[in-house]
Amino acid sequence: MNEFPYIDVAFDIPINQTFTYLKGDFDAKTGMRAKFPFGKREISGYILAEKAEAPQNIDAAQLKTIKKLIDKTPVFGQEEIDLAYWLSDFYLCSIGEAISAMIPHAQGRKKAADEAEEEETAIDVDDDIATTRPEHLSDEQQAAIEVLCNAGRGSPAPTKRPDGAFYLYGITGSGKTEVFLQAAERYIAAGKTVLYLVPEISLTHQTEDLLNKRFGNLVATAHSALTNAERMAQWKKILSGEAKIVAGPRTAVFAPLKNLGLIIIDEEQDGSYKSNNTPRYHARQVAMHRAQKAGAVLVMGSATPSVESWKLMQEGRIKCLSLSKRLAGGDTPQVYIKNMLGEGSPLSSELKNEIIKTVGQGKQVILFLNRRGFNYFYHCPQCGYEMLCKHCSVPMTYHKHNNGGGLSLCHYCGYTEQPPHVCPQCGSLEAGFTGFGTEMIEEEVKKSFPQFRIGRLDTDSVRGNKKILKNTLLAFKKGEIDILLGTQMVAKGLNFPGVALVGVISADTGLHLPDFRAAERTFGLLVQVAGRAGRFAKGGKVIVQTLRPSEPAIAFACNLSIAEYYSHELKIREMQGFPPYSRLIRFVARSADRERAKAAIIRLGRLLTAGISANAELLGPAECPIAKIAGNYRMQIILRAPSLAPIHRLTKTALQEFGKTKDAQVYLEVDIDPVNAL
DNA sequence: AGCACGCCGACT
DNA sequence: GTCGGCGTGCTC
Repeated sequence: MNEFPYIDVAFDIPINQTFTYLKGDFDAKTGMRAKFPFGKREISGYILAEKAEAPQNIDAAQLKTIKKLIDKTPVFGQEEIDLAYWLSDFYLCSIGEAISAMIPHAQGRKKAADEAEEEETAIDVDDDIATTRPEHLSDEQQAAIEVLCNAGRGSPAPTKRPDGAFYLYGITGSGKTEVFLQAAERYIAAGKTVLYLVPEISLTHQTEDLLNKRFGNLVATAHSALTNAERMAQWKKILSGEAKIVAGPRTAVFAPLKNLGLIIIDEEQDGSYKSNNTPRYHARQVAMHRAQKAGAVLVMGSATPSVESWKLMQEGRIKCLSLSKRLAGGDTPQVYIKNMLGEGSPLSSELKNEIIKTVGQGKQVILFLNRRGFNYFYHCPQCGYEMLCKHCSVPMTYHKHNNGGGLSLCHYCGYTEQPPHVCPQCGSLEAGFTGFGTEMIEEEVKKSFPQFRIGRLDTDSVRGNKKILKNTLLAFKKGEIDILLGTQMVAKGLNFPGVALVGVISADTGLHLPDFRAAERTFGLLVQVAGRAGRFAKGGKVIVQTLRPSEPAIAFACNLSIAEYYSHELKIREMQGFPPYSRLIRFVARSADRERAKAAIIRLGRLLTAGISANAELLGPAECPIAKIAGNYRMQIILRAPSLAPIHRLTKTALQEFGKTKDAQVYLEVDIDPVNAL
């Protein structure tokens, strides 16, 4: 007879509880997945525990038995289960949703044929990474490696280790990757394992190839092009201890590595580390938790850290390791700011002249639009005035009103007002709601330069056919395109040697988003553009067009005044009470029925208000900046407090109460530490 | 999340 | 008279 005939099972459903089943004749173990009869259906579940006795509160006769085992051996252990419970508690999802997000899914959808082809033909544009181990390291690199490799030594297995977190801060080309790789090598040599997190798009084959070359069969990778079966194969390789280093995007943070010694987070500020569906975890947060549990060293790296991390560095809570030298040489490009006030065309004559000159010399041009301006904002083309909410200091956006007229709306607090007909600052009649996109710019460029060959790359032009991306970049590399126009994704092309001019069409478009992180993102992007542009031939130029040349995010980025920008931005955040000076929890009620969404968010708002503590506050309810997505109307509330604990507790109790009478046609999203509020 | 049960409107 | 809407409740 089995000593433990009962098992606790979690399902990927939004109910935060486990269910007890009987093993029956199956050799079921904790950590296996299996099929179970559940109500009138049959679903797969995760075995989280084996029990000697049935729970008291349920009639033993009602217990059902496993239908069929999925795994022959366990695919997760107690460490993964503990992490799932932590994830469930912190991000307020069910235990089943948590464990399900961590472990590769059982049934794999087949890999599409065209997808496979894309994979083969990944574009080799990133020469950032040396594939061979360099002979010499700079003193700074060497010092950084020493610090990283000695941080863990000699300290007893601790629960909290303030000396365990580091930031490798250095410009592009300063050799961060090499520091990561050599530190990883030494951890592995010492019998430890390494987790190497990279942003979603950057895990190209180059990164993978590089790691394979350096670490051979010790490496397991997990990028989005893998099928579930392939993913599970990698997972098992990690579980067995065969893989000593795991590289991958945010999901890789759950890799079941034992003996974790080092966690690397490359491009720490990247938004893809935050999940956009339940559980809405941040890989950086999970990594910190894992590092602390395992007594591992955590090192993040970037040329443009997140504002949060910068503050932690200043406070000494993360130790900064700085790489200040550009190894391969190369010039810092000349960056010119072009004030666009009063300019009729989106292309200034300065930029046009420079384009003609550059192409005339047989060189190439990249025109960069930092974001699709899908939001209409109130703005004055004469003086540059922009209307901000008097309560939140975020841009007011256009909002169509029922009776035909338009209103200015703040998406943080819901404040509305009648938009002025003339500019409140200079009295110009030109003021109003405007916004513009890539298509319009393309028209303009084509009209201005009919004699040049023009390529365009953005999410719209590439959607559904990634071959276009590859072909366009390849054509550009071969010199078959003179001017490449695009959004973020052309940033990669900045390394092409033929490029001698980069034009940023409108540096301030991203700033108009009703999001307190808008400036930070714009800054990071511009620094990246200016920084990378410096790698092309001598005499490279960058022209940054803007309506707000004195906007700190733009001015500081163009001067590469990094520290100055962060101290400025931190002051603003402190004044406005936004992170890192506060923590946020965001709630979104979405429904096909607008009134239902509204009713739900109002009811939730009342529950939250009822239990709110003195230093916490509730922003909203208000319509989300993107008021309707895929037919669902969206209403939001943001909870804000100096620290997370009180609002986290409040959220838990309010959600419990909220769940008692739930409208099934409204879905409630809960987002701890949201990174965007759209 | 599914899925069934159950109670009110407009239809062959 | 039935078919089918969706509000409510449960799933070991």
